[in-house]
Amino acid sequence: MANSFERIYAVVKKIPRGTVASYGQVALLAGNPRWARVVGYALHANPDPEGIPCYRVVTKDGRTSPAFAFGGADIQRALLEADGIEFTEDGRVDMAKYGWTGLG
DNA sequence: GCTATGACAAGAA
DNA sequence: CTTCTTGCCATAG
Repeated sequence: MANSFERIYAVVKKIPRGTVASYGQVALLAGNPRWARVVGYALHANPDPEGIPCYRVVTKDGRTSPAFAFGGADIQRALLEADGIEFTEDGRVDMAKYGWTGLG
């Protein structure tokens, strides 16, 4: 059983609608702040795309991943906007407003 | 068990 | 700002 993945998935699934979390954030909430890469790997596997909103996970800059292959890089933005998240002219998300602290 | 790879993050030039 | 380098951990072959 993939303990790491299970934990990461659990965290990603807990991300509330209208908020986004960075890989490092998810990794930290998952239990290890060094899982940033593992988080990406876990999301890449994405065994349950319906329960795991991987599109709510962005880089530390609040930008979408450059290799987001969840149907298209533009898809992620559309999904986030659908959650009520705004994008800056730089194509980034305001982590100060939409950044999930994990507290709730 | 080791090597290679990666949807990251932080630092340096 | 772009590009390169290092650090970290787990998965796949």
